[in-house]
Amino acid sequence: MLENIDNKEPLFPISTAAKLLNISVHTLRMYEREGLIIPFKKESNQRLYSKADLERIECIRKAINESKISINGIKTIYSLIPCWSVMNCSHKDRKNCKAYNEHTGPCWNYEHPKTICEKRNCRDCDVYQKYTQCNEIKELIKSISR
Amino acid sequence: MLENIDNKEPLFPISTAAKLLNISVHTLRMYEREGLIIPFKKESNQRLYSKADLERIECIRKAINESKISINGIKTIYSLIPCWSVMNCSHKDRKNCKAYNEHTGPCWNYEHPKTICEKRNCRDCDVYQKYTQCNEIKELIKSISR
DNA sequence: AAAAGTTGATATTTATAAATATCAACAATT
DNA sequence: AATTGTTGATATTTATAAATATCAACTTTT
Repeated sequence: MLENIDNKEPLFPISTAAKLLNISVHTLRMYEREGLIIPFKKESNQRLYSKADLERIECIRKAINESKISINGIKTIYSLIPCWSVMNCSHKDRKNCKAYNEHTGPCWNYEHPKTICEKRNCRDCDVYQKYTQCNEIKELIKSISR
Repeated sequence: MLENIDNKEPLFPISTAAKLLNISVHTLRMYEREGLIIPFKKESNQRLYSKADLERIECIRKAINESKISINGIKTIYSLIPCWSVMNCSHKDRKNCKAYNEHTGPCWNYEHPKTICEKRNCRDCDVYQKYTQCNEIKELIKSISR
């Protein structure tokens, strides 16, 4: 039933997502406020979560509850993702980009004026979608290093 | 007085270090147990801290108390330091190296049999000495990326 | 040789991050 | 039109990480 649905389709309202994950609605909103997740939003501003979102959240929960990494720790780890390399953005973009130049949170928590990311939706970006776990981030760093 | 002493010379016993940092002796030993710091040890097993050690510890304290990154978070961040690039170790070394292949703690917390690091003292290594802060680590990742 | 400091190990305290609850205003569903 | 669910904001609870304390055995200092 849940097997053959599109991973990326935003289907579940917040209460369903909370039930499936066995956490409270408030916790989901907190993760969002901290910038760990970016749920889809309807025109009415209501959230919808995809299967991929749920998997992402499970992964974040493991980091917090099993690996004992604080939310600020996770944000800092995300800030180390070499997004510039994933997007292959220009030297000029990098100069303008807070994500490139700071290290307090993930790139998707910054505004991106005057960069290749300006009009893109971070929810649909590889940087957000593909590097949720620490091993994925480390493999990325390996792959871009000489 | 403290200005013109060698940064790297291990001079201060643990009680002096604790006083200078305004923390308890126990906390210093805890940071060591967690693998965040590697103090110098005398033949009698007693610890000595250098000025550089004190600066490193201050930096770790800021991460914990101001940036609210948990100790496990810091360990995970350190595990992302591309040590293989700093040491320029061989393909074979990398295959044998837990530091390269895992991501729970800094490279200096692993054994290094059959690698270039085998007989080196991690306390004296660039990886340990030069990449204490998050911005330093991010700059390193930038510098090795294409 | 006595005093002061260190060792590791275990137990306890405290500070606070993470999670939950409550609320009135608004949206969606039947 | 009534019920159910959502929104953000603020306040509260709880779980636990970080820090401290205690201990006997061992070193160093004077």
